[in-house]
Amino acid sequence: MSTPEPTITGGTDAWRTLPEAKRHTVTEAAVDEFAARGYSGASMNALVKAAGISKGSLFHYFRSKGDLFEGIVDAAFGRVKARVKAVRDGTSGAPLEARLAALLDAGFDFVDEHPRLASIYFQVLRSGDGPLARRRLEEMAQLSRQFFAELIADAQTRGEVAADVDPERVAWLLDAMMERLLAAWHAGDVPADRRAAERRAWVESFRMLVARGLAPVNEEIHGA
Amino acid sequence: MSTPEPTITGGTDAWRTLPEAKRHTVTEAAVDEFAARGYSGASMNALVKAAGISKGSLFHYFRSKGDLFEGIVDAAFGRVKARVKAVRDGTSGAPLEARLAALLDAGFDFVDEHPRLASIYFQVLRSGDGPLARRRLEEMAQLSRQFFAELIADAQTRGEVAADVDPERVAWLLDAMMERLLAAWHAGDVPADRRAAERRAWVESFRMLVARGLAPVNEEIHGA
Amino acid sequence: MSTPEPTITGGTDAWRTLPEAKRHTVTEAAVDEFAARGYSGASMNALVKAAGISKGSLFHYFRSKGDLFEGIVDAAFGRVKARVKAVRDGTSGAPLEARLAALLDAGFDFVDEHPRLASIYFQVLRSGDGPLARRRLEEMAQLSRQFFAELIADAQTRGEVAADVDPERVAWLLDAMMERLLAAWHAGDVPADRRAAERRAWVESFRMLVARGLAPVNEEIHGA
Amino acid sequence: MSTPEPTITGGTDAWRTLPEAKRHTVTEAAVDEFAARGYSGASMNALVKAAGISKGSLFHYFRSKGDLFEGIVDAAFGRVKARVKAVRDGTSGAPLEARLAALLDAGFDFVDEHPRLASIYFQVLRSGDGPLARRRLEEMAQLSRQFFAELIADAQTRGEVAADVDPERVAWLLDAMMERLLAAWHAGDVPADRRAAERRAWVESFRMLVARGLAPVNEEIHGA
DNA sequence: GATGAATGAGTGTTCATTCAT
DNA sequence: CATGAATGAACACTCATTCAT
Repeated sequence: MSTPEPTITGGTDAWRTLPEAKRHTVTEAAVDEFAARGYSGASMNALVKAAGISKGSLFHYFRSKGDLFEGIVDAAFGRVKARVKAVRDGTSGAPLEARLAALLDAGFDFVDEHPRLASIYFQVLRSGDGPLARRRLEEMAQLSRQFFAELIADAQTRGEVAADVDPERVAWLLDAMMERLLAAWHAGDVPADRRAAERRAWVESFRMLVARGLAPVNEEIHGA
Repeated sequence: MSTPEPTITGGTDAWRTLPEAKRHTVTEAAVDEFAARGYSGASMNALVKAAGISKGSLFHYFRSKGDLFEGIVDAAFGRVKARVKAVRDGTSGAPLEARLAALLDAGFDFVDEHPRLASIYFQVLRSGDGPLARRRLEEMAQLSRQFFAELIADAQTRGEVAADVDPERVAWLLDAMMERLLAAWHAGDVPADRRAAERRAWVESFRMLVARGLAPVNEEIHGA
Repeated sequence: MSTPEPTITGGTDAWRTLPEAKRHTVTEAAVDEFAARGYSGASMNALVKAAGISKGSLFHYFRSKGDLFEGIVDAAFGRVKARVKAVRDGTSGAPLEARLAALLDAGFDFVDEHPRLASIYFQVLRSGDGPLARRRLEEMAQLSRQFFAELIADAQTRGEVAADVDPERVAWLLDAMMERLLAAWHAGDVPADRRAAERRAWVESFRMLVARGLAPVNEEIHGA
Repeated sequence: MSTPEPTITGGTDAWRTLPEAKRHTVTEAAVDEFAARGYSGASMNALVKAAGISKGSLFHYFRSKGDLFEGIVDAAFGRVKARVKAVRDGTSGAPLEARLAALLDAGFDFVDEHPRLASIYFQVLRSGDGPLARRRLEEMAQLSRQFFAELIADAQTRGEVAADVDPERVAWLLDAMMERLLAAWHAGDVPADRRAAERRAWVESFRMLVARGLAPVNEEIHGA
C-alpha cells in the first residue's frame, strides 16, 4: 500500500512535542501494553519501565493514561480509514465482488502489518474499555457500513445486484462478516508459510458467497 | 425454549457447597459486576456489598476472583451450547436456510433474555480480559464452527448446497456473520416496540443471502 | 470540668467500628500530624508510620483523608461547645464580667489540655485548609457570637451594661479579643511555673477592660 | 496613604536581577497562587503557567518556592509596618482613642486594597504553613504590641488612661481585638454599598469600648 | 539568559487476598 | 461457618527542582 500513513503520536492535541525517536519508543511500548492487557489492565508503571523513561517524563508528554490511549486509537483509526478510502478510489468501476475482495485483502494487510493495533481495535475497543471507546467504535462502524451500502447500491444501479436486496441491511451483514473474519485472522495462529495460501482461500470463499448471494436471479442476465 | 438450563454455580469444581439461594444472590451480583466493568475492572469490594455477603464468606466459597469468573463463564457457555443443541435436534431434516435462521433466532432469544451474560461473552471475553478467556472463546468458536460445518456438509449431501462450496470455510463465514450480528443486536438500542419487526427483517436478510449464496448453480445459466 | 467529653472518633458516621485502643492510637497520630502540618500538608504515609498500622488498615477504617480530618474536627468542636454550654449554665445569674471571665478561663483550660486540637482550631481551620473548614468555622463563630450577644443583652436588661452599647457588635469585639487571646496563649511558650500566674493576670485584665468598657456611665448606678 | 510602599520583590536577597515589569508579573501571579491555595498547596507549575514564564527562568531568578514566598511575605510586612509608622507619626499628640481608631482605619484600608496579601497574612501564615511563617508572625506581633504599649504608656503619662492599667497586657488585648476584626473584615462578604457604613460602625464600637475601658475612674463613683 | 525535558520521591486511594477470632 | 480486620503492592498522577542545550 503506497498511501503515506500518519504517525502514531499518542496525544490528541499539540500538548508537547517530543523528538520523533523518543516518541516512537514510548508509543511503541504503549501499544504493546494496551494491546496486551487492555486499557484498564495496562499499567503506567510497566509502560515506563518498558519504554526506559521516568514516570515524570511520561506524564510530561502525555497528560494522562486516557490521553495517551486516545492518541494511539486515533492513529490506528486514521490508518484504517485511509486504507479503506484507497481501496474505494483504486477500484472504482470494478465489479462489486472484486471491490469487496480487495477491501478484505486490505484488511488482511493491515492486520498483518500492525497486529498490536489490530488487537486494540478488535479486543480493547470492542470491550468498551477505555475513554470514548464506545463512541469511537460506533463512528467507525457507521462509516464502514455507509461505505458498504454505497458499494451495494452502486452495483444495484448497474444491475450487478438483485433488486430485492436491502442495501443497508446487507451492508451490515457484510461488514459483520468481514470484521469477524479479520478478528479471527488476527487471533488465529496460522504459520508463516501457510498464510499466503490461507488468505487467498478466505478471500475466494468470501467472494463466492457474496457473488452468488447478491447476484440477480434473472436468467437472461446471469446467462450472459 | 424448554431445555432445562444449567444453573450458574460460579465455581469450577465442588470447592464448597453454598445454599442454593445464597449462591444465586452472589452469582447474580457477580454477573452484574463483571458485565458492567469487565473482569479486571470488577471489584470484589463492590461485589460483596451488592451481594450482601461478607468478604470472608465470598472467599470461603469461591477460591478467587478468577474462579468465580470462570464459574460464571462456564454456566453461560453451557447455556449457549444447550440452546445450539436444541436447535440442531429440533430442526433435523429441515432445509439448511431454515436451520440457520432458527439458530440466529435462538441467538436473538439468548441475548434478549440474558443481556448481562451476553455482555460478558461479547465484551469481556472478547477483550481477552480474565483467566482463560482466550482459550474458552476458542473452544466455543470451534464447537460453533464444527456445528455449522456439519449442517452444510449434511445439506451438501442432500444437494441443497453447491458442491464447490468448502464447508469449513463457509462455516467460518457464517459463524462470523452471525456472531457479529448478535453482538450488534446486544449493543444496539432498538426500542422495545420495534424489536420484533427488526429481528424478523434481520433473519430474513440473513436467510436470503445464505440461500442464494450457497444454493447449487443452475448449469445452463451459471455454467461456462 | 466535670462534663463528660465526646471521644474523638475520626469518622463522620458509623463507617467502621474500631477497637477503642487502636482507634485512639490512630486518631492521636492523626491529630499530631494535622496539627503539625495542616490539612493539605499532612501525609497519610507519615501518619500510618506514626500510628504503626498499614496503609490498607487506615483506609479500611477511614474512608479518606478528609473523612478522618472531619471526624477530628467534629470532636474538637463538640468539646468546645460542651464547655461553652457548661459555663453558660454554671454561671447563670452571675454578673457579666464574671461570666466572661469564666468563659475565658474555660478556654485557657481547653487549650492547655488539648494543645493539638487547639492547633487545628486556630491554625489549620483558620487557614481555610481542609474540607468544610470555612463552613465549620463560620458555624462555630456564629454560635459563639450569638452566645456573647445573649450575655450582653441579658446584662443590659439588668442594668449592668450601658444602654447605648450595641450587643451584636460588642459581641463581635469580645469574641475576637477572646479568641486571639487563646490563640496567643496556645502559641506562646509560657514556662510551666509561670502559667498559673499569667493566666490570672490575663483574665483580670480582660475582666477589667470589659467591666469598665461596658458599664453604664450613670453615677447613681455605679455608685451603689 | 501617601507613604511610598516598597515593591514586592519576591526574593530575600539580591540573587538575580530581573527586569521590573517581568518581576512584577511573576510576583503578582505568586501572590494570587499563595493566597488562593496556601503555601504548600501552591503549585509552581500553575504559577509558571499563570505568569507566562518558563520553569527554568522562574528557578533562575527565585532560588526556590520558599524563597519566592519569603520575598512576598517580606514585602507585605514591609507595607504593613510602613502604614503603622505613618499612623503613629501622623497622629502624634492626639487622644489615645483617636490614635487607635486611626490605626484600625488604616488596617481596613490595607485589607481592602490588598486582599490577597491579607489572605496570606491571615490565612497562610497563621496556619504555620510556609518557611519561617511562625517566626515572621511572631516578629510582627511583637512589633505591633510594642507599638500599642507605647501608645498606652504615653497616654497614661498624660492622664488619659487609668493608672492601674498594665500597658503591656492591654496592648495584647487591643492587638488581639484589632487583628481579629481585620481578619473578619477580610473574610466577610460585606457588599460594596454597605462597606463604608459598616467600617464606621466598627471603628465607633471599638473606640467606645477602648475609651470607656481605659479611661481613668471617677473616684467618687467607682471607688470603694 | 532562557528554555523545557527529565527526574524520582511523593500524593491519596483501591486492590484481591489472608487469617485470627 | 462466618466475619471483617489487616496487609502491602499496585494504581494513576503531581511535585519542586536540576541541568543540558
